[in-house]
Amino acid sequence: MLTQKAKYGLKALLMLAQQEQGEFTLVAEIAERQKLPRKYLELILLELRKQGFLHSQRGKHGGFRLAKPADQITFGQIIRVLDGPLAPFPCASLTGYRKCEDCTDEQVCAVRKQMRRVRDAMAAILDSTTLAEAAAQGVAADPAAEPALA
Amino acid sequence: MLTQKAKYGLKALLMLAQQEQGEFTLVAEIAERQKLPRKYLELILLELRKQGFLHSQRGKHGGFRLAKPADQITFGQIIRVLDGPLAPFPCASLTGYRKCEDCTDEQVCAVRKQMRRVRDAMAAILDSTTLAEAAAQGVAADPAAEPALA
DNA sequence: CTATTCTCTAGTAAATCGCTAGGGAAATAG
DNA sequence: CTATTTCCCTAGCGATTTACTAGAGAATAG
Repeated sequence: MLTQKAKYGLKALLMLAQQEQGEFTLVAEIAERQKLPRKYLELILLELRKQGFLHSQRGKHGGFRLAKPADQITFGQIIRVLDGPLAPFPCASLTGYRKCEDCTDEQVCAVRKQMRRVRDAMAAILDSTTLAEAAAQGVAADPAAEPALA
Repeated sequence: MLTQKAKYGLKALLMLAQQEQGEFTLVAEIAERQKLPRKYLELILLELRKQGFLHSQRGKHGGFRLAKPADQITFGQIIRVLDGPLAPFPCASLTGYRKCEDCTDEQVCAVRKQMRRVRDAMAAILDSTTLAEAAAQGVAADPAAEPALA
């Protein structure tokens, strides 16, 4: 399960991906339009800026904008920055590998093997989905195409 | 990220899947062989029993065994019991759906759309992988086939 | 200089995780 | 019947993480 943090970050970036190239958007405006807690969002955007996804400017006419084209930022990158590795377990992670305390033979561990498969499937989607694509799809969606869940 | 609980549960069940049909195994033995904390494992097995995955017997010659054939128990079922829904966000879940507080239009939410794809990919793997398969693969694995991660 | 807006550090309440403790109840052995 | 084994069940608890809020500081525009 991802955290609110990652969700907020993704939502904010998607919104910025739909702005005019080079235009700055205020944190306050993002927070309001997306209904996100303003101060918390600030922290998140700061983090994304430090990781090179956002460019910011202070003072009047300041705000945030993407630091690179929306088709060069993937969901996977963002989630890893905000929530850490994608893999269900550390022992199945490429980017955040850590051995299990209790594992006697990792090469044979059936749990790890399956979790690697899951990780790979997640990564295949998340590392290939860019902000640009997602923004386009999200907006162009036909409401009737997807029935409500239960 | 899954919890230790789910990992412990999966490991224990996989071990039981490799026992003779109908034979009982002690919690203490599972804990020792898999290097898991005994008391915590008890809780987990209890939960799995209540959900119909395990059968147990008390007293001498007691212990736990699978309540159904190993090819009828999937990773997905187990993880849902121990850790809850698979989906990255509640709004993308089939089994544990909950609306996002901040979502204005769910039908258009690009984040949700992508998370549904991720959920579906995870479910496709986890709901089709049985204990029987995983146990067979885990044991038959060729150590040289999978290089160490970093 | 002043208003604006991001920047940064702290703090914090609540929830969750990953256990441990300990006694109770059922089954079996003798 | 008694003792032993083993699961059953409830409680609790320390550490960590989550999801924020507060508030002062620094840059920028006008």
